[in-house]
Amino acid sequence: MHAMSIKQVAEAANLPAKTIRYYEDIGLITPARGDNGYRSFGETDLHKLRFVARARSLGFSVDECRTLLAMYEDTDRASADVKALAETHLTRIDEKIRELTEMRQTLSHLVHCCAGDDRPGCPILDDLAGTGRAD
Amino acid sequence: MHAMSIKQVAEAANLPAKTIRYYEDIGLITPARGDNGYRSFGETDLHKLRFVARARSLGFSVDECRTLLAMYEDTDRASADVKALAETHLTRIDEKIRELTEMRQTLSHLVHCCAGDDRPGCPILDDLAGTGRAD
DNA sequence: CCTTGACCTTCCAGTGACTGGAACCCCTAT
DNA sequence: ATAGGGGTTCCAGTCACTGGAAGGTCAAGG
Repeated sequence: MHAMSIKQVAEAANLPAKTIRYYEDIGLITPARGDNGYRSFGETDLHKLRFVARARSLGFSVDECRTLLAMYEDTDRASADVKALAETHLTRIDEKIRELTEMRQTLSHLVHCCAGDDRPGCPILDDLAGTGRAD
Repeated sequence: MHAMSIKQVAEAANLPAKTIRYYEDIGLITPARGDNGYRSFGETDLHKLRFVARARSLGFSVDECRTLLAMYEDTDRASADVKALAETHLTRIDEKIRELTEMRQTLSHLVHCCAGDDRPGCPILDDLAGTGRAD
């Protein structure tokens, strides 16, 4: 009941099989092998994969996932360490949002200024070329 | 006055020299060469590089920059084409912002819930492990 | 028994947009 | 002659996969 093929665990963890093989390659998980050389995943493997999938979906890098997994396994570590990692990541996210919002601002202004008809004059290109008026 | 070395044009366009060589590699620009084999950049090259740098800073892919440059060069194209490209990109940016904001939301909630002291219990890890309460 | 098809395996190459480094050439000034 | 500060090429690495080729394994059907 708890020995899964890669396809089964992929479905259960909602990750592509390719990605799971990759995670083994880089040492995130170490599934057992059957007599035929096939990978055989247990509950612990599935648990880890789900953990990583969730952390990845929150934007943590694979390396940070490794650290988070290690922290999860080490029941003695201080919650402050986890919090610090998460806060660093939060700062990074904020920075990205800031950058994107700035891009969005500029670009949406330009799009607004562009007639979008069949004539050639285009304030978007003018801005990129540095010949645009601030308007 | 208008034949620049790679270092000079790099400074003028505010791009690393390495990046400029890369842009030549992929055919974005084709600077002339001097007798010694050194690249020799003219005003047009500088102009293009600045154009690309600006477009990149707005988040367009290098391939889109290629298209934008071609559109800029083609004085007959309709501004609607440019606008369409920009609008597609704008949608992409919005989508990214949405994703990041969602991550931010979840993560900041978790960080808030975490004591961040020297004790081991940590709602962040609990959430990743799927054992966390919704709280 | 043989084949078909769905699985599984490994390994290699490519993605995007650079970035770092090695090994080597060129030119000027001391 | 040598030191330095340019320049050149090419190769490898980043990140997190993803696609594909070549081939092994297994259960079911004819």
